[in-house]
Amino acid sequence: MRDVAAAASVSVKTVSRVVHNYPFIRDEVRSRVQAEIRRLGFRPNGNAVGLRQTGRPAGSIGVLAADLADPFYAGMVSAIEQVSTARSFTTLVASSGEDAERERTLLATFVERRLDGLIVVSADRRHDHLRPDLDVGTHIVFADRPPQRLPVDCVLAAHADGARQAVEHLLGQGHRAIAFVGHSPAIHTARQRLRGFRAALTAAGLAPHTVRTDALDTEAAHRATAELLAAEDAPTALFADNPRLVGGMATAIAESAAPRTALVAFDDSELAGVLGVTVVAQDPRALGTQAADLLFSRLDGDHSRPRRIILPTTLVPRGSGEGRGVALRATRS
Amino acid sequence: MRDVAAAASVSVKTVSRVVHNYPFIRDEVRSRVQAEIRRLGFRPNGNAVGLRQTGRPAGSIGVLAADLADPFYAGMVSAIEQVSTARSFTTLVASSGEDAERERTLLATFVERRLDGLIVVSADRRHDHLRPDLDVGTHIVFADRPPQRLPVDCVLAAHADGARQAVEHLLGQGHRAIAFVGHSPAIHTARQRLRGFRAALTAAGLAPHTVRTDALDTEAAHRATAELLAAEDAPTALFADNPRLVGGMATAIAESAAPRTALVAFDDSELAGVLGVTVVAQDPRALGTQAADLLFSRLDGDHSRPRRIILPTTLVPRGSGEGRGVALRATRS
DNA sequence: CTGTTAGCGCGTTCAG
DNA sequence: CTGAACGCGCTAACAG
Repeated sequence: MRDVAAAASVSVKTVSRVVHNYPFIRDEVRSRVQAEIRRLGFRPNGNAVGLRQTGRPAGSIGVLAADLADPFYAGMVSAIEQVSTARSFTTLVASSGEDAERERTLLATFVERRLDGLIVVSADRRHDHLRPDLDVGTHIVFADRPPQRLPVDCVLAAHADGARQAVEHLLGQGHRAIAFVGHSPAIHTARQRLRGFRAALTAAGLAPHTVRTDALDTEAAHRATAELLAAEDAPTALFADNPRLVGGMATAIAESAAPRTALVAFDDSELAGVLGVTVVAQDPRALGTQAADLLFSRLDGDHSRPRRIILPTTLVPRGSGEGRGVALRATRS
Repeated sequence: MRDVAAAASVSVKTVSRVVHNYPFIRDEVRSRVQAEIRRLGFRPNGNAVGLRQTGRPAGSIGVLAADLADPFYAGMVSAIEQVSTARSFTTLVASSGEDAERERTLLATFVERRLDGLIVVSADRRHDHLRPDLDVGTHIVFADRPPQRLPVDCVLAAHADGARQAVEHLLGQGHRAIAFVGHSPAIHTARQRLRGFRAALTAAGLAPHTVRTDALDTEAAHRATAELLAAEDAPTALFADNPRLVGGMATAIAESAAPRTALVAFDDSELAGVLGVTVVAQDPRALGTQAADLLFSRLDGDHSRPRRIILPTTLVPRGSGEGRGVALRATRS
């Protein structure tokens, strides 16, 4: 900026005024400065601006996702970006890869860079360390997974309720031998789904046929499903804990001796649509939109008590949960 | 920091030293300062640090993706993050949503925040405006799409060559009536694929059966495919320009009177794997890794001429391109 | 081992 | 309409 000022024979302050479109500047001076700005390739230093302007928002929010490669979070982030862009805010995204330590590092970076607000999908089990940051004025909203002992807003889907919905749908079709295929419930949301699954069966006076929590990926799910269906006393219906298991489970069902075994999965996906797999869908974009709206209402000065928003899930029947088996289906209209 | 210094009765510089683990400090003083840091919830102000330490890297790179919701870019970003994390760098991601203006805004934000380097999947047709930023010392690597008139590194997949590979595979199976289904080639990579498609047919003394560039999404592709296959003179093989069309096209083929019509798609996807669709695969993670390696070599002081790395594509036969049609297949081992 | 001085690049305040 | 001086929070260089 000094250089530009010198080159245009004005003071730094005048350059600053030109950059900020301050109106009362002679056109001749303005254009001379602008020319030098272009010629020298000057860019205002965001660090210096952020340092000088304490209090005023910097115009950027941060999103910490657990896993960017997961289409669910990708959709959520995309919705957040949309809200944020509409407000002329920049959205910076980082992902922890489900690693709590990396999450803490990244959150620290966000806070240190003094972003105006954060939306967090946390892979951590504790959040006390964020308490000081709240006081510094960083607004935080938790999405998809609740905060532990931290008074902040959060937006969640009704996981337990969604699993219950799936089981009740299968019960309504007459199924009594219903198995759960998923992974070890270390993560809060997975725990909720398993809880809802069990609760719905208990309420009907039944017990789970099987609960398999060793299906970490689609191939493990394929094996688990094949084993279940090959057994003497095979289940007549399967509940897939998450959308990453659908491919393996659907294929295993199609290859088995019981290709009409019912399948309902938690969370929608392109694959489920094409294969005609019935799902209990959350709306990732709604999750993101709500979280962003909540964050911006805080940035706008809403100081009310932390809110917790629970979004309902929707059962989408496509055939696999209604006795028509798994197969290639026409695209949804 | 002033507050911490006052509370611990030391100078600010001593606090700074404690924060940075400067070794020569009395343990008693160190722990006293640390206690006050915790008590007051102090966080170093990254803006101030970045402002003072010019020259030294700030430890963060930026990634501008065209569309975060696209699994291809999600995988690429994930690979970049992995390289970056291994170097103890923070990765900040933003996405332009294929909007050139938003891309420019976001890049400006990155540059202003003085990130150490950028990896860009550009939706813009011009990049001259970045030239000044290069001089400021921001290192830029283009990924997936080449820069226009900007002397920077870039990593690309062999799009034209990949399309050629697909066509030759189909020619090898005896197909002569091969149709292209895709979208309008506004984007560089799509243009390259169409070019490779035409070139391969021309080289064999053939012309495309049809070139449809109106398939913007999976449903449009479903319609286009259905129309093609219902015609008197239907093609015997289809080339899908991108992985988002696979669901619609596979379903249309399965529903048609010619369910064994061959299908080869550009880019791999989970869906293609499960449906047994033959693809010409690029490796998004390799793209990210190479781009990140290139960027970090620049940060390490490599001043050689800009490089252009072209990554080869791989033909993955799964049945749909080899006369076995489209159907549910076992998961890949 | 610790404190003092100066200044990173910019915006704010107050004078011209 | 424009400029000079000051300070944001922190660290490099130099003293003690």
